[in-house]
Amino acid sequence: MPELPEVETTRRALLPHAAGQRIAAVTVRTPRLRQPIDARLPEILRDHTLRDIERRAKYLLFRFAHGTLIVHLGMSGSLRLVPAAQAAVAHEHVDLQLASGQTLRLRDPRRFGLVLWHAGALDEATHPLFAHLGVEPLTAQFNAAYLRERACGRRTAIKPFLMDQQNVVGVGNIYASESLFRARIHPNTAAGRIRPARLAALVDAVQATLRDAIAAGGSTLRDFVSGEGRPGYFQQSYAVYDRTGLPCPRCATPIRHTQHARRSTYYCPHCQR
DNA sequence: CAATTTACCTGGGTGC
DNA sequence: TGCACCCAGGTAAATT
Repeated sequence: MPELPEVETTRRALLPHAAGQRIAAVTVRTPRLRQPIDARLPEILRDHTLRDIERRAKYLLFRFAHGTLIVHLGMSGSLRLVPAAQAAVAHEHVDLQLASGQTLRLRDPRRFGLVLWHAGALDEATHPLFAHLGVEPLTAQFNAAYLRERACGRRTAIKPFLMDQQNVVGVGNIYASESLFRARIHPNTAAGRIRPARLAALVDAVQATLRDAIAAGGSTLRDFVSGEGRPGYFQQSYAVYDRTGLPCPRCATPIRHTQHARRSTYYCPHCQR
């Protein structure tokens, strides 16, 4: 599920309940995710205090004095706070039991997620997971000049280009389609052939799309700590994503579906050129 | 090199 | 009902 807005919403939802908490116990029911979870994780974390939760790209960074727990939600992962007594159900692979009596619980049916302990200081410039990542989209580093430089000479369609985490992080399959709709750019357009003014519009569109999605997630933060129901980000609606044949919200032309690198792409053939 | 495909995993939906 | 297939919001490895 999680692209940048969902990961950021998760971070903000968990932070006030989890930061400053001592880890009372760790349970790993399924160590086999994208990489095997370190069997020593319970001993590594027990009685240590979670100091902060940060985000880089789609990774959550759980900061401890003696290292960082790197968590990625993959395609189907979610993190919730549940009462410690609540029994785990299928696909709930990891628990961090907090001193408060709440448990931070990872659910991930497809198991493309990642839970990786990194002892000591985490140097993002050299760590293999982070070293090649592009800029954060909601910072000043993501601007028209940067995008122009990255796109220069590239014949890749702009849609997979936007999803390439080496260019800009956090934009996945849904928000790539949504951002291009907002910028009125056809998803097939070769990245290197888009005029500077339109790349500038794309920067604005990506930022507005992600900001709106974070705001929408923020309105349902309660769902992350209720122990019941679904995380808030399931409730969002989209302009073009998964709307094949439905009217474009701007011009009512039927939305079309295509593919890039085997991933679904949605666009308005009238608004997006 | 850049660009595209494959593999990792499970569940839900569809069509026969 | 059962089964084969396709699809799903990510990433890294393999291949062209």
